[in-house]
Amino acid sequence: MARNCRFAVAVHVAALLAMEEQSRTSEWIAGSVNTNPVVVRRILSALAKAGLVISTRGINGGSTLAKSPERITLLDLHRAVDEEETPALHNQPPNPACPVGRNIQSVLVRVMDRAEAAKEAVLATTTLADVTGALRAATG
Amino acid sequence: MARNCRFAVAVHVAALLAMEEQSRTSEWIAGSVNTNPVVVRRILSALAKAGLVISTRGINGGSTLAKSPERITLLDLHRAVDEEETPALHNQPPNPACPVGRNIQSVLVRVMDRAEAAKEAVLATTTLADVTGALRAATG
DNA sequence: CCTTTATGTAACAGCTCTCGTTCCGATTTG
DNA sequence: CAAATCGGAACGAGAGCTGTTACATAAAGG
Repeated sequence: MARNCRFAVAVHVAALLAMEEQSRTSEWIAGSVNTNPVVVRRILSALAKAGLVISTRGINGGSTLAKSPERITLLDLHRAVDEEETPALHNQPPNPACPVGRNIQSVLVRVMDRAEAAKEAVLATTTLADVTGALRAATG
Repeated sequence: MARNCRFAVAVHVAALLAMEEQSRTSEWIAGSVNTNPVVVRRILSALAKAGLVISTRGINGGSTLAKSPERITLLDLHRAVDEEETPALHNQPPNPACPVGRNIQSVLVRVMDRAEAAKEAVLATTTLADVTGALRAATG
C-alpha cells in the first residue's frame, strides 16, 4: 500500500500556518510540502471540518489557523485527518464454533484500545506551538 | 486498503497453540481462524523466525509454542508479524528551501517514536497467558 | 524405496486505499 | 464581467494485503 502520509502533511501544513502571519493559499503551501495543491486542499478541508483552520475563497483567499498554536495538539490533527482506526481485526469473522474463535476479537479489542489510548496520550501532550518551537530551534 | 490483520491472526494462532497440548497443523488452525492454511503458515513462518513457535514437517507434523505463554508478550507477536513501521512520513521529500520543509520530518520522527513506544509499552504488559486467561473466563 | 502427510514458499489475481492529476463549478474581490 | 481561489468530483497509477493454486521439500512408516 502507498503509506498513509496524511498526518505528516497535516502537521506540516498546520506548522506553516502557525509560523505565517498572513493567510496562505493552497498553492503556496504545496510549494513547501512538495505536492499538488489539491492534496493540500483535501487536508485543509479535513482540518476545517474539525474547526482547526479557516479557509476563504476568491482573490486574497487562503487559509489560517482557527485557534492559537498553543491550543492545537497533534492529537487534534491526527483525529482530523485519519479515519478512526478500528483496531485491525480479522477480515473474515473467526469460527464461532471454536472457543478461541468465538472470543478472541473482544479480547483483542480491549488490548488494542488501551494501546491506542497510550499512543494518543502522547500526541495530546505535544502542541503545534511545541512543533514550531522545535522548528525554530532547528533552523537556528 | 485491505486492512492489515496479521497481528490479529498472530494472536489468534498463538492463543490456540497455548491452549492445546498437542502440536497442531496449519489446516486445523485455519479452521478456527476461518481462512486458508497458507495464510496461517505465513504467520507461523514469521513467528518461527522470531523464535516463538516451532514447526515440523511430514506426517504428525505441525506447530507448537517455543516458549511458555507467560514468556510471550503481545509485543513479541506484534514485532514478529508487522514490518517495523517507520513513522508515516511524506511520500516526496518536502522542499528543502523552506525552513519548515527542511526540518519538519526530524521533528515528526521524534514525536512519532515516542507515541509508538507508548503503544508498545502497553502491548509488552500483556502476555499470551493473560490472553488465554481472558478467553477461558469468557468461555466459562 | 515408495507412499502419505505436512510444511515452506513462490506466483498470481482481486480487492482496497492513497496519491497525484485534471477538470469544472462556486465564491470573493475589484 | 474578469481574475483568483477554494471545493470537490472523477480518474488512473501504484502499492500492500489476502486468498488461492501449485510445487518442492521433508518426515514417518511399511
